[in-house]
Amino acid sequence: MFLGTFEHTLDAKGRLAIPAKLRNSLGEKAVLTRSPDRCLVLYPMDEWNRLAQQLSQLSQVDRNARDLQYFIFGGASECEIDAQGRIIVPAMLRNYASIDGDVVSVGMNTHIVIWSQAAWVERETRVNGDIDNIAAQLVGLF
Amino acid sequence: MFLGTFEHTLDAKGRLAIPAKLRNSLGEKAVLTRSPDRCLVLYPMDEWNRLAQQLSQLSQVDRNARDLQYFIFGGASECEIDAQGRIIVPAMLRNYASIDGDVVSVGMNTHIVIWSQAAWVERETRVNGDIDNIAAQLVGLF
DNA sequence: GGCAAAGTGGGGAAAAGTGGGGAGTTTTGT
DNA sequence: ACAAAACTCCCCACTTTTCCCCACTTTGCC
Repeated sequence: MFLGTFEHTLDAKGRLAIPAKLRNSLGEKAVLTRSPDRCLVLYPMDEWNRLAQQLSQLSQVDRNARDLQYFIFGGASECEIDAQGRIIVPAMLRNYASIDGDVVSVGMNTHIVIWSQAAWVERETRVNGDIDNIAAQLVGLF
Repeated sequence: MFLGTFEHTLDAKGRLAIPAKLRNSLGEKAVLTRSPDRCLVLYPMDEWNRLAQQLSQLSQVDRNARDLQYFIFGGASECEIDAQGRIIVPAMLRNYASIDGDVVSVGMNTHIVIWSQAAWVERETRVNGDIDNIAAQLVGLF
C-alpha cells in the first residue's frame, strides 16, 4: 500500500532515495518504467508481473499493442534498492521525465509515480482549479 | 461508530490527539487523507480498504480518474495511534487544511473529519442560518 | 478531596536523507 | 592496442527529521 506525496532529490550520480514510507511496501527489487504523461512509474515485482502478463497477452498483430509494448518494456529497468534505500534512474528515463535534481514521488496504492518537481507543480496548479470536478467524482463512488 | 464534535489542539510537532470517544472505534492504525472541502478525513482501516479498492478499480486511462487517485492516494498518510492516543499530521496535510493549533474533530458515523478551527467556525455560521433550506432539499431522500 | 483517565509538552535516541570518496569495470577515442 | 574517460557499485560520514519514552497539567468521576 503506497500512500503519500514526498519531495526529495536525485543526486548528481542519478541515485534516487525512495522515501521510507514508500520503501516499506517495496521488496528488494522493483521495476521502473515510463508513464504516458511524462513521468516514471515504479512497480513492486508482483504488481509488475501482473502488468507484464496482461501486456504480453495483447494481440501481436495490433500495431497499437506492439507500440505500447515497446513503450513499456523498452522503457523498463529492473532496479535493486541499495543499502541506503536508493535506486539508480537510468539516464534515458531521467531524460524522458525531465528529471534533474528535485523530484516528487507519489504513492498510488499499488505503485509509485515519480515526477520532476517542475512538471508536478504544473500539474498541481492545473488540477487545483478543478477541485469541484474531483469532489463530483468522489460522490459517484458512494 | 463515530459521533460528536470536539475542539482540541495540534502541537508544534504536528501531533494531534484523537478524542477518547472517537478513538474507541478506531483500531491501532488509520488512514488520513484530504477532502475536497479543504479539511482532512480519517478512516478506520476497514472503511479505507473499501474506498481504496473502489478507487483502484477506476480506469487508468481516464484522466479524471487519475486526478482523483492523485488527490486521495497522494494526499493520504497511514497513521499509527501512539501511546498517548495521537497521530502525526504530515506538514503537507496541515498546510492543505490550514491547520495550525486549534482543530475541530467531528465524528461522521463511518469516519472522522478534521477541520481547522477557523474554517469550521466559518462553515458553522454559513450553514446555521440555512439549515431549514438544506433539510428541505433532502426531503426526497427519506 | 482524591483517584484515574485524558490531553499536552519536551528531550534524547534512532532512523532517514543526502553527499562524496575510491576501487573495479566498461566505454570511448586516438 | 592502449590510455583516458565515464560509469557502477560499495563504502563511509554528516545533517536533519522522526519516533519513542517520560513527565506534567487538566478534566471528569466516584
